[in-house]
Amino acid sequence: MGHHSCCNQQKVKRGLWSPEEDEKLVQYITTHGYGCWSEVPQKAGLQRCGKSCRLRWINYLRPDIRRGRFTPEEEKMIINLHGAVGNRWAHIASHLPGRTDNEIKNYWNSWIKKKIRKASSNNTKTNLNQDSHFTSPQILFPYLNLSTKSPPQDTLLPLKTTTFMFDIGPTMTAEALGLTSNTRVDHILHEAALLNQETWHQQEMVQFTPLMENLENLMLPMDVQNSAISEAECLQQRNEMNEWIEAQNSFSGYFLWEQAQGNIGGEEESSTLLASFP
DNA sequence: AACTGGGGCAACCGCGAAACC
DNA sequence: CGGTTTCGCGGTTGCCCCAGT
Repeated sequence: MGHHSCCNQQKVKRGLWSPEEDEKLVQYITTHGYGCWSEVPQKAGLQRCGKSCRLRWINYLRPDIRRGRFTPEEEKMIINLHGAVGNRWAHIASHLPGRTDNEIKNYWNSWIKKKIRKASSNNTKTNLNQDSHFTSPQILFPYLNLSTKSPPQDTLLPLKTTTFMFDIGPTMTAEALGLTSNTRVDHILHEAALLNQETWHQQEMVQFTPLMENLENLMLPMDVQNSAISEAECLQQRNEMNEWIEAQNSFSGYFLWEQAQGNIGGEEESSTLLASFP
């Protein structure tokens, strides 16, 4: 049989959950927990597939879920993280306690739609700097051009931070990095993503730059060992990777900004733009 | 009152990864 | 190991509501 067959039994119910079903699931999970989702429906007395139960619990019933509109801070966090990592909803959600990937994904999709609609309805192209969500292309342009090697003047999220976030995982403590604070790295990154760009640059020198340097030093021997190359080669590769990521990030941010302004819209334009991008 | 089109959102589907045996 | 099952993610669908007609 096909191995994705959890939902093809006759009796399995689908669609929206009734309050009674919710009650059964909550009752079961709170007393027994969930070991194996595929066993949950039977044990809880539900005509659902395990996958559906899991989804319902994760996205709606679990006790630590957070409801209601996104706060401005959360919104900013989402925008910044999305600018840095793209559609990695689960990752973005992991930085927003109580929010689910689904919720963030839905929010983002309707948010984009709204932005684009709004932009195409007023084609005046005035008040370009009104929208603080996006970095202006005037600032991003020189940085878009890979021939300029100068550090970014303005970013949505410090790019090296983003890179390392995935390399080391969130559980490493700042203490392990030689910082006195006991804060976890992901908390520091959380703070970093909330800062506006001006504040970031103020903070950067005192707090984040040392952190990043420590991370680099910490990662280097591991990288060298893992890939069996020289330290110089490793540094070279790392620089290239950072450069590529910076370019990617600024491009997507720029593209989004242009799109929101209504300057570009259709698929043709985007593919043309992409093609012209090194 | 009936229709309809769009928005918001919950849920589904397929796939790749991870876990299990 | 290899085969099978389960999990988790991200794209997508489809349902419900509501405003406009």
